[in-house]
Amino acid sequence: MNDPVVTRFAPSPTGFLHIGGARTALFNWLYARRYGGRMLLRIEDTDRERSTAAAINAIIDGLTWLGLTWDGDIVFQFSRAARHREIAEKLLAEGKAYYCYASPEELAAMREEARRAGRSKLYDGRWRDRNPSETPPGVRPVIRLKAPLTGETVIEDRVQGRVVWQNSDLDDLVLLRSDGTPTYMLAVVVDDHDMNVSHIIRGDDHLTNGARQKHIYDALGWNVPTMAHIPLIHGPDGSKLSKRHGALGVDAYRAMGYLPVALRNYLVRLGWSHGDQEIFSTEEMIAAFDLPQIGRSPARFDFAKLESLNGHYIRSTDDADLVASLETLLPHIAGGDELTKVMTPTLRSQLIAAMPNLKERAKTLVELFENSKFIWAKRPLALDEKAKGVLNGEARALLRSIVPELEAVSDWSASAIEAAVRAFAERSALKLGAIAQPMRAALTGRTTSPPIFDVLAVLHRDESLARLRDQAA
RNA sequence: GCGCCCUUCGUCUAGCGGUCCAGGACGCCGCCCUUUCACGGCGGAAACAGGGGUUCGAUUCCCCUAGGGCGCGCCA
Repeated sequence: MNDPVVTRFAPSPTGFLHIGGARTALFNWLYARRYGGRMLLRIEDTDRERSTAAAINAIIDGLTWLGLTWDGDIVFQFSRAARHREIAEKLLAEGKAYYCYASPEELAAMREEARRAGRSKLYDGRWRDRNPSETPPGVRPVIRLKAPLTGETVIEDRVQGRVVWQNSDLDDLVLLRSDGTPTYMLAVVVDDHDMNVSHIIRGDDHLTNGARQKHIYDALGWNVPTMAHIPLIHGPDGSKLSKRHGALGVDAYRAMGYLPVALRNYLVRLGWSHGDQEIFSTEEMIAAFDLPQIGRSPARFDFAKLESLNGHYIRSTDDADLVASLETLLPHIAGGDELTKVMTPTLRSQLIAAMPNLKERAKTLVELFENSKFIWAKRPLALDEKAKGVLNGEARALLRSIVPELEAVSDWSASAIEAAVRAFAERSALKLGAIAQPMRAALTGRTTSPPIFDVLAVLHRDESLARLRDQAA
């Protein structure tokens, strides 16, 4: 009675695993786990021009990092081309599909004409019932489905509700290209059927495709899987998610220092909710996840909230585990290898000992890494090029506007700066840290406030660093 | 252009006809804690797109308008 739940994640390997794809995978994964089913992974690589091995690796790597494991072997769609072709020919033999000899120019003209006439049906079905004797010589035809001409096509979508199309608005889609390879439309239907997929959970950019795919299911006499078209993720301004916004590969999120658990938590709350709950352990997520609670409106991507969640998980992660995560991340972040090079068991335990203090002020692992430098950085610290650079020109003026005593400083040596700052602190009865903070902010433009020893590092005060290091260790 | 979908605080959302002068979270502002930053605690500003219906009663149901998104390939 209850068929086993089988979901699938079916990305095309033409780029990295972006954030929207990651969420689709997460929903499929959660749904399968929730109902004791399986999530399959199918790589839709029928576009030979654009599919790359690098993209396949990025997808696998991304899913693995996020902890979204799939069941069974990966299915490569291209390898099933013979089966797809077989189905197309079966449809042809049954009179449910036909050869179409229309040329690209003809098709373009047809589209233009349809648009002008305000019709949404772009292909007019001109070869649908033509006599085979009329076939032009030397033209390799495509195979098109004979879609229903009248009536309506209905999809009972688990997220979108009942969606209805007039068949007069839908045209005869291509099943098999003139070179004999299957189109996406044919391939998905055949594969989902053959893989016993019970629930198709995908982005709602596929909603219209769903209607046309239903035509194929119907022609074949196959049951249509349950569909759930989830809204897309938009950029902060409501437009399509662009690279600038966060449409990055999940590897970029890893490099920015986000924890998989935080990204999962952030993603699951984008479009889905469970009352007022914000924080979900993986187990809670699985137990609570279901389709009816998915909203229908698109969500905007918000880095601030992701960061907040990430900070939460960093704080609640065990110290040793946190250091382990940091070490794993090292190869992926700029300058990470410096720490890798000097890592020893002693340093590792020093880092672990410092975590209770450090993790409270880091939103990302990268910040954690930066803020841990005082423990392991080579001494005496040299002002690096970047620090030297920011201390020039404008920055000096800025700093002088904060600390008037700096007016008297001409050589900008660390000791001179320190003396000036101390004098200012004394005169104004301000705490040293209260001064150092805005100074540092002025120097780096960073909005998040680093601890005082970070400022001191910039100012090259080696002995304080050593003391702080000892305190931490 | 045609088709389909969407519209609650800045953002993610709760709300499934009366419990809502609308709740939570992030962000923002203020206070407390604190020899810095952060964490934590307390408090605050902040939304039902507009217009018609239906109903005793609409944030919740229907229609229209406006705005946004997606689709319309021998791409997936």
